[in-house]
This record gives sequence, structure tokens and C-alpha cells, in this order.
Amino acid sequence: MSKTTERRAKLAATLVDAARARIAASGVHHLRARDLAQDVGCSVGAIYNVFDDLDALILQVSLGTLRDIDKTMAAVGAQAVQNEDKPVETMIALANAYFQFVQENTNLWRALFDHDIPEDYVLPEPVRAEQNALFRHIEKPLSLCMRSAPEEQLSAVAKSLFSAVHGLITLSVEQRIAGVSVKEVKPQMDFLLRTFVAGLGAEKE
Amino acid sequence: MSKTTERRAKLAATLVDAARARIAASGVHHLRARDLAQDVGCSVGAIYNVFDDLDALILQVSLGTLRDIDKTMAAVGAQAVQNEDKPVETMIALANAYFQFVQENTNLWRALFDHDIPEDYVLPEPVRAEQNALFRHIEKPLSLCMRSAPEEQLSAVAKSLFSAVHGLITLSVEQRIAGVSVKEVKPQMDFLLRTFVAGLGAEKE
DNA sequence: GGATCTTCTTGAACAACGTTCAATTTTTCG
DNA sequence: CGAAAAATTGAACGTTGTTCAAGAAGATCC
Repeated sequence: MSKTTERRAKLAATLVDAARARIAASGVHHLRARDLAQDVGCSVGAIYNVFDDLDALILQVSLGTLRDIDKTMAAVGAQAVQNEDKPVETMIALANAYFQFVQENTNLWRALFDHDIPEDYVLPEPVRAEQNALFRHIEKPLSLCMRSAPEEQLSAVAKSLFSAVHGLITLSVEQRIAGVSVKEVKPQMDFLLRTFVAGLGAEKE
Repeated sequence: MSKTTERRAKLAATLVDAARARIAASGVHHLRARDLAQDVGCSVGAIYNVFDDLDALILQVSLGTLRDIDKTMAAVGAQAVQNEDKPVETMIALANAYFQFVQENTNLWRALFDHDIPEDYVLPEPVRAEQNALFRHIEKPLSLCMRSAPEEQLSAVAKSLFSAVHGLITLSVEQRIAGVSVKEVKPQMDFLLRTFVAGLGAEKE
């Protein structure tokens, strides 16, 4: 049981690496099972012995992408301990880091968010867990801006802010919808976040 | 030249209608050339005499979707003249109208934003024009909140707000990324917009 | 109106894709 | 070692979007 499962695992890892390289180079919709087989030196059928689907393989690549994003944001969070009195700056730094990641890994990022999987696909638990980890990076500085808010609301607002920044970046990077121009993304994220946090300070009227 | 071009135009319109119906019913990635041909009673080849591509056909459907969204937002804008002293309410109403449209026309909306067209595809001018029209609906109430801002900034912020709301809706409607839960979308859009506008009022410090 | 040229329409054929599967090879384990 | 189990193979299958030679229909001129 050891030799085979070991090789299975090794093949799976090799396939994920090859798929990641191909996706990064030419986008997820140019990924071909036959190319992958040739890349790693196995037959097309072997892929299906290790993965149910090409979608399952792509999902593994996306899990890695999620973890990379998490690493990037965690690094910003670590830097930010010095900035505890200015949580907005941390939030802006997080947004900028995310934007930079998208620019440097556009195709992998697209595979993560754009690639539509069959509607009945069960999202693996690790993927869902990793997604929630992302939001948590925002919760920390946000909590310093919303000290009286309950945990639940904090979590929801963190998700909202991530979604908002994500939307801004998406519509500017994808040319099919003319959002904010790429040059304007950072200034706009900056303005959006600063204004929002300023609004948190001002009492409702 | 008249009989043929007339028939061409009629066929094109019929095909777009059929495609819209199919997309609305089962999503853009289940659209098949052969099904369409059967729907409208022509051969598969005839489709390619009228459209370069299935993508070109889908783009025509999406142009219609854009116009429908525009109509929805225009209706809200017309309602909102009574509310000139409370521009935030108009902005929230616009966001809610957009969200409602997405919920009622999810598949058409997905075709508009998710369907990835070849990277070198030239976006038809009417599509681009219609997109800009959307942003303009937001500019009107926004200008009442940013009276001293130059036209250019106003336009950029309007795009940003649309993108932000769009991101919120996208990540909650698409199950592949667990954003804000569908139930929480309206409250969160409400909170986001109110807080942002409140921040516009408070001077920067 | 008919002959001729052009243009459109057709649906079988093509190439490319994800996926499967019977045959073959390799691994496992008593 | 030898039999059972599992994995590997690559040819083959079923579906795609798209093309194209052949035939049908329209336009144009006398």
C-alpha cells in the first residue's frame, strides 16, 4: 500500500505543479489534459486515476493560489503590528498587497475566481477554510475601527470590504467590463477605504 | 440587396432571442450551436453566416442584458427626484435594484460578467457605451454628496462604488467563493454606502 | 423572361477536446 | 514465487465549435 499511494501522491503533486505552470503561462481555458500528460510524462488516462476531473485538478491549483494570497496578506499583517494606532493604513496595505498579487499572478487568480465549476460540485473543505482565513486578516485592523461592534458584524463587514476591493480590482483587470482604469485602482482603493473608515468614526445622524 | 439583408437581420434577431432564452434557462456554458439551429429552424452553418462566432452572438445577448440593467437603474433614478436631499437613499435604491436584477436574471448576468471571451476580442462600441451609461446613474446622486469634487474624480468614484457593490453581489451569488451570505447582501450594501457617504461628509484628518 | 453571375444555405465532415475502458504491465503480499 | 489486485496505457468514444464543397436561391442585365 505504500509504494503505490506514494507514487500516486507524487504524480498528483507533479500534475498540480505542471497545471499551475501552464495556467500561469496561458490561462486556465488553455489547459489541456494531453499537454499535461506530456509535461509530466504519463498517459492521459493516468490523470484520471489520480483526479476525478480536470476541475478537481484545477481546484488543487486554486487551493495553492489561495494559500499564496494568504501568505502575502499574512506578511502585511505581521508588518502592521507597528501600526496599531493607524488601522486604516494596514487595511490599505492589505488591499495593495492583494492588488499586487493579482497583477503578478493574473492567470492563476483568474483560475481561482473565474473558472466556473459544475454547479453541483462540492467545494473541498480546505478551500473553504482558506477563504475564511483571508477574511480574518481584514478583521484584525477593522476591529480597531469598530470597537463596539459584535464579532458577527465585524466578520460580515470584513467580508464586505474584501468583496468591495475584489470587485474594484476585478472590473479593472478584466477588459470585458470597463471599470476603473488600472492606473486608478490604488488611488481609488485608498480613497474608498479612508472614506469608509472616516464614516465609521462619524456617528450616524 | 434588400431581401437578403432583411432576412439576415431577422435571423440574427431570432438567434439572439433564442440564445437569450437558452442562457436564461440553463446558463451560458450549456449553450450549443446545434440546439440554437434547431430552435430557430435553420442549419448550424447559417449561424456562422450571420455571426463570426458564438461569442459574438453571446455578446449581443449581453448587450441586451446591459440595456435591461440600464432600464432598471433609470427607473430608480426617475423615482429618486423626490429624494434630492437624501442622495444616499438613491444610491442604496440603485444598489438594491441591481441586486434584485441579479437575483432574477442570474444566468444572463453571469453570461455578461463571467463568460470569458478570447483575450484579443474587440469589445463592440455599443457595449462599452452602455457600460458607461450604467455608471452615470450613480454619478447623479453621488455628485450631491461630493459637491466640490471635479468631474473626473466623480466619474472615478462612481465606477469604484459600482465595482464595490458588484463585488459584494458577485462573491455572495457565486457559491465558489464564500462571500457575504445572500441574506446579508442588502444590509451590507446599506451599511457600506451609508458609512462611505458619512465619511464623505466628515473632513479628512 | 431567361441566362448568368453572385450570394446564401446546407449538413456532412473536420479537428480538438474531456473522458472512458479493455488490455497489459506492475505492485502487493501470503 | 505466484496469484490477486491495482495501476497504466493509448486507442477509441461522444461532444463540441467551426468549416466547406455542393446545391439552391437571388440579383442583374439583355
